[in-house]
Amino acid sequence: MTSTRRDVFQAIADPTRRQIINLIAQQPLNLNAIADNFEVSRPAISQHIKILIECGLIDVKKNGRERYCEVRLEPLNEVAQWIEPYRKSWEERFTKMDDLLARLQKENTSNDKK
Amino acid sequence: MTSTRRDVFQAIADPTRRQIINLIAQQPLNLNAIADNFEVSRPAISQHIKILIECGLIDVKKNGRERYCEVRLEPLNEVAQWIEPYRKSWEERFTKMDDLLARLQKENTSNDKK
DNA sequence: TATTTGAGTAAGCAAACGCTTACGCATTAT
DNA sequence: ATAATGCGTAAGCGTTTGCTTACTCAAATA
Repeated sequence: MTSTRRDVFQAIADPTRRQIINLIAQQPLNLNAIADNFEVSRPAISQHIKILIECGLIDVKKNGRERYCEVRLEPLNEVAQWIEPYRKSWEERFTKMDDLLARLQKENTSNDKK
Repeated sequence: MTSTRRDVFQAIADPTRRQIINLIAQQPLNLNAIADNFEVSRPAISQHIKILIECGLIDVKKNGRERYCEVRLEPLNEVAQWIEPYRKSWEERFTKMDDLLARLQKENTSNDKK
């Protein structure tokens, strides 16, 4: 049901967008309040937020003419799942890769070329 | 010594680069062997690999005229650390065990004082 | 009612991206 | 010595990104 049209990896690639997420993870804010925290213009922030909405990282609650932006972290799960198998291997340098490899082989079936 | 000039978030934003990492995480491969797994041209893969090298995700071992690309996962730590604080909150949202998790969370944070 | 405020969006633009082909240059093979 | 191989990189090109200013409109305020 999570309709994530836009790639979340690409959404969080921009440092400003990550900061927006950091910001509203603490509390929902309306657009102008968010924009006040950055040096770029309000429309620029509006466009960033649009992207974050499109990939499901932000949910907007309308209140009169204000739009409160609330963070929705579930899409980050895709990123976490991609990193997860690798995590142990960089945390424990001399760990054997058996576990990792087993998991990767499952993932890699989606890696075939057309 | 991890010189990470290039932003790792931006490096993994490209799906082809993520696939390259998936691929050589299993075993180091030379450039042509990597390129065989993709439909884009060899130079395109070469450019992707250059980016991955620049952000420290790939290490190259020269062997004659071949360059074996080996994955280096440490830079992913930056991504994992950014996601980590959010992880619990989206996992909580999916369960009805908020209270229990909150307690477990406290126990965990008392373990690592980082 | 008239004005201010919050916010979406269009248009335009420079820079970055991702890809291609073409070339160059070692290293290996014949 | 000559040819083939592995690979890096330059040049060019269309697309995408991130930003700006300018406009619009609805909601709140005077």
